[in-house]
Amino acid sequence: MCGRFTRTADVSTLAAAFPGVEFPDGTAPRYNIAPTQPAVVIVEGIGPGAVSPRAVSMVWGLIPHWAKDRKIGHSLINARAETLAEKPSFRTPFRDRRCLVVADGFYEWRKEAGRKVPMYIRIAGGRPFAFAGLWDSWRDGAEEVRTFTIITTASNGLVGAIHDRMPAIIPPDGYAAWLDVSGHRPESVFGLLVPYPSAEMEMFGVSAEVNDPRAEGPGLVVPAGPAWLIS
DNA sequence: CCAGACGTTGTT
DNA sequence: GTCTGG
DNA sequence: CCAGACGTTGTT
DNA sequence: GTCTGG
Repeated sequence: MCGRFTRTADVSTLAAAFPGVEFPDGTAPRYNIAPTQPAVVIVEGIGPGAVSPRAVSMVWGLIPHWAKDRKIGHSLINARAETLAEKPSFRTPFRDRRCLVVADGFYEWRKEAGRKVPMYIRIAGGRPFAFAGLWDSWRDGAEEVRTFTIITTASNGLVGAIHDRMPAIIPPDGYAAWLDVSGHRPESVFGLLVPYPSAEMEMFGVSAEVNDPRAEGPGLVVPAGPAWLIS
């Protein structure tokens, strides 16, 4: 699955990785994005006078627009690709509210003799990439809360060494199709929700500091354990 | 018709 | 054990 | 995902 | 909002 990730690239690096997308200035690097926290996502056509596509901030943990309270968001940090089309919480977002979640790595915890060791997984070289995401808007009185979830799929060979699920990563040539919801035909993008190739990724152990959701900073992604090279 | 649920992961 | 907060 | 809390009454 | 269960 995916319960913690990073987005460390600065605005100019992001602009190069996502041509045509404008990123707000002062987007500080994040080394430990946890559920309930805001993150940068790319959507098309939100808000008055929207230039599409655009980067906006949303809170991780999808709260469906019909939810009575925000608690459900805690459970909806991930959505299984296999069942998206049927689940009431995800069906409509999959059709009408898809997004790209901007990231450059994610953490998975490897179980080792009762212990949990955090591993950091990224695209080799560290370029920014995008998780497949869904979003919704929830109203808390006068306040509009935009939230998102990260879609998961089967693991590839690399991540599969520690866990059977991984976030779905959309390759750059799929960005436009994923964001284009104008056809309201999600079947046409379902094929993008496949395991990203192991050969293009790398994974290594990091400090257990990252266990604490309050931890932050570049030290979190320094290799501190075995590099895993499995494909 | 109304009431109530609506989700994922991991572990046992 | 289970829920909330980050 | 992990960390941390998990409760009531009354008084200041 | 939309679906399932009663």
